[in-house]
Amino acid sequence: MGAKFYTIGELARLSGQSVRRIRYYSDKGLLPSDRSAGNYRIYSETDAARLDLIRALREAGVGLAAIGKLIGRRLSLAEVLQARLAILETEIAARRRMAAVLRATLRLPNPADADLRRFWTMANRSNKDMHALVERFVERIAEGAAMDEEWRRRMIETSVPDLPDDPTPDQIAAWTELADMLEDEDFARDLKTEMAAFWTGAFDPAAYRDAALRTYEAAQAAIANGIPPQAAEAQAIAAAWLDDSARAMGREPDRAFLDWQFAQYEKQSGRMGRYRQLLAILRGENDSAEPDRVWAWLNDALRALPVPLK
DNA sequence: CTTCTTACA
DNA sequence: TGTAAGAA
Repeated sequence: MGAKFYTIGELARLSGQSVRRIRYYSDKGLLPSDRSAGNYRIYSETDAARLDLIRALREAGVGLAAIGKLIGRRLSLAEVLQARLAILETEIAARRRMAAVLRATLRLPNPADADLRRFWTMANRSNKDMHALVERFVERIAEGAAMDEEWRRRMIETSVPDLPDDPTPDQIAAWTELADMLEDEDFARDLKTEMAAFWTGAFDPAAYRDAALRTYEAAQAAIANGIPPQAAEAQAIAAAWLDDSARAMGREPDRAFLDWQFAQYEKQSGRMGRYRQLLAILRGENDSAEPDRVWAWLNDALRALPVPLK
């Protein structure tokens, strides 16, 4: 009794879709098409509901083929939606990246086509490519040095940047600058000399890492407590670092070693410091200057050590 | 007046 | 997908 039936025109009016389209769906088997005596297609209320479902799926971007499979129960709704969602999210990420590229370009004082090209190229360089870039870089600077595998692996791990799916313009710029640094011959050469100085036969990586970690934490705590680098407590931390690092490198904690430390610090706070900063930007760390502050404090404490040393 | 099919843009 | 044309 309550069963209501519609001609194609009626269904078109109440669904707000064209007669043509409904006919097309019927012919494709997406909608049942019972015929009346006069060969008119007739539709039920459940057919109207199905038509609404099809519209919703279509507007979600699901293709007619997938809808067909869903209706033929060869796919579940969850499967269809999951597949569509995966594609959608990929597209969204791609668009976000592109928007970030445009913003990064527009952020420049006077953007040129070369800038856009450059940002675009870099943003499209996959994380895998970047990983390869870092590996080649580490290979190059480790060449000749007796660096152990564990250390090398860790070095690569901590040096590989990761471009987020939804990067800010700053992150695009950081990503681009990092790639440049990795391809910079001078930078590589400097680091290589530095590595060679470290990796002598006497170097004990585990002890060095240990000392560095301990010192970093001690310095960080001291800074938090407002202790100045000249204070006795700071001097103790600095002296301990000098002893421990010298021992880990098979050297004496003398004046020469101290000077070498200063030189090391100058280099570290240069391009290496910039590298760390860029990595921090990519990780979205707001406090990217923290490590720099800690090492600067330690360097000041070292400078305040009584001269001459023993 | 409506729908059907087929063909075309 | 829209539109046209001739038939039912």
